[in-house]
Amino acid sequence: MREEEVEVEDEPKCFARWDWEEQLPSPNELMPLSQPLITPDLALAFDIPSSSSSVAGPPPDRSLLRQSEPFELDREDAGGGAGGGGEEEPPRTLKRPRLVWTPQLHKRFVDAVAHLGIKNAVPKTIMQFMGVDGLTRENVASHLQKYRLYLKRVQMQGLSASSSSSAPHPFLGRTPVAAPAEPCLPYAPVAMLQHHQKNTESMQQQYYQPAHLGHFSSGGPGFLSRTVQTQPVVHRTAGLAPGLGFVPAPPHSATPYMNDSEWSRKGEHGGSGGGGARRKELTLFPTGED
DNA sequence: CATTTAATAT
DNA sequence: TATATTAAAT
Repeated sequence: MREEEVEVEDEPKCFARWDWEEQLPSPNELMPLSQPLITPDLALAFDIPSSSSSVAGPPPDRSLLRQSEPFELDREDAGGGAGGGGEEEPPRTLKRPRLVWTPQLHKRFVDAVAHLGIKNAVPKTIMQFMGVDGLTRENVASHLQKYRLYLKRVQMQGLSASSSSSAPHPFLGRTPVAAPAEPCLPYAPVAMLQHHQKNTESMQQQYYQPAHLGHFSSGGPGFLSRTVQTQPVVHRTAGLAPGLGFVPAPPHSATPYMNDSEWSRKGEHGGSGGGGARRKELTLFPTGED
């Protein structure tokens, strides 16, 4: 009897539940993905490195992580996925395919961070809050690291020249802190307020690699647009974090999601032209607007 | 043990 | 490039 690792229900029952419908792509927006032939784990099973046998790892129960998950993870088949062979229960002892942080998934992440507050915005909590099946703590940790670097960079920019005139960053150059996102949390409601620079950021596009970049050695790019595969419906009453007991209370006044820019910009290069005009990765995903 | 961070690997 | 993995420090 494995109990879910989420055991924070006795805690503040005042977490917010934001509108998933906001981000969940409409059924009609989803592109016709043709991928789920076999479970990603299974595909991975054939791609395992001969040595490095880690057959003693703790089985990450990805199956019961979330039941009413409005989200379904998409993995890229790292290997050619020969196919054939037993397929049933995916061996969780093997490495899984890389997680593709689709905008929808990322939005969940950002929302989670924004709503949890700095204090609770740690990998495990975020992972639980997101309630995405298959998401691991490491997935979140890795993404969180990158996300923090992004924020840091943006903050530095805002710090550089801000003040009044050319304030490139509306939220950074100010003290927005729209409102106590956490009217609850008796003990630490100010968690976010202190570092109110940890939310309301966002970024879009530049996620999954378009075909032209295809750097997958084996097989080649054949699955570049299967990007978003979220359940078209059923978000309502999804009850994101069943274990956490987050109840409705979306004061998400602070989660504007502006098109700031990509957050994974390398350094600045070539200033000659003047400018900014960075290449915009094609926005394959149906997130044209939201 | 979990988190953070840097470095490194894929 | 994006993400994963690891090591070391906390």
